[in-house]
Amino acid sequence: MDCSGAYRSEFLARSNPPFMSGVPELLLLRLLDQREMYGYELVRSIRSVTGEAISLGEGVIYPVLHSLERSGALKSKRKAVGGRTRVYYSLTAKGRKRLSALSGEWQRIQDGITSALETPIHAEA
Amino acid sequence: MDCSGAYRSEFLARSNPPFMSGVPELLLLRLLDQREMYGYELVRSIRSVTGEAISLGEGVIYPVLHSLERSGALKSKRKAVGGRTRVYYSLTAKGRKRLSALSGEWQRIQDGITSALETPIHAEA
DNA sequence: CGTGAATACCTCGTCGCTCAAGGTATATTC
DNA sequence: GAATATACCTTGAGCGACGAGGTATTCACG
Repeated sequence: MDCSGAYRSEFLARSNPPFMSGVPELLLLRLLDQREMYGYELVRSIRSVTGEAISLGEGVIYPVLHSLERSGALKSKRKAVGGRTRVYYSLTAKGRKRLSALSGEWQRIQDGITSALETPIHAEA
Repeated sequence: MDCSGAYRSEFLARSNPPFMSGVPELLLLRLLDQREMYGYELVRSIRSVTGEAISLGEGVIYPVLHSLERSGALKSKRKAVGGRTRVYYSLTAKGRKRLSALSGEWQRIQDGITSALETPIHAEA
């Protein structure tokens, strides 16, 4: 493997942008809670359900999918569709529990930040 | 350094919890945009302004403070208060710019997630 | 007076996780 | 037959949040 890019990002590879940790897992679980989907489909779906705000590459999606399956949150099923093979994922009970825990966590953080950001300017408590 | 704990966290040290990336930096900048504060004060302040939702240890705060100062977003000033020394931090112009960029970024992500989480159950587009 | 808690600063090492870059293979379109 | 889209995959780098631990001073309490 080469990865000798360096022409693209001006200085650093910026491998962990702010506010992204946990997000791929949450979105994947959320989408798969609605219906079963395959990896490539999820990549495009995430862009659209977030109103183009969040875009996750295949290099993020596939590893997370695999780790989620290993942990028992997801189960997969191979389907041949017109000569191509798709791997469809769906939630298990464990996955639904994980989704509920994660979205609670998200809500908590989100409320906390919102509250902090809303503090009246120059509140000299 | 020892760090031989292991009795505390059941299995793993859980060193990067979900949804936390970028959060310390954002909160620090936001608080210091209101008034100058010192590290120890910021630790407690974060707990209170987030309604106890977010709690950041000194092991998080101090390194971020230092890196923010190194990058020119913060400037510091030592003050002796009753025999103890406090290091007060305040925002620079660069820091205000960084805060504005970061909170825009937060808004974007937040809107994206909210939109994804709100998608009607079983929306068979 | 001594002991513990609170105040106030700090550093180090671990570890998970996101990301870009690259890779393979088939189907479709022109 | 060449390019594009579909569909899967892995690797390596790098960032940064975290807990544990460390130092020193002041204050409350008995």
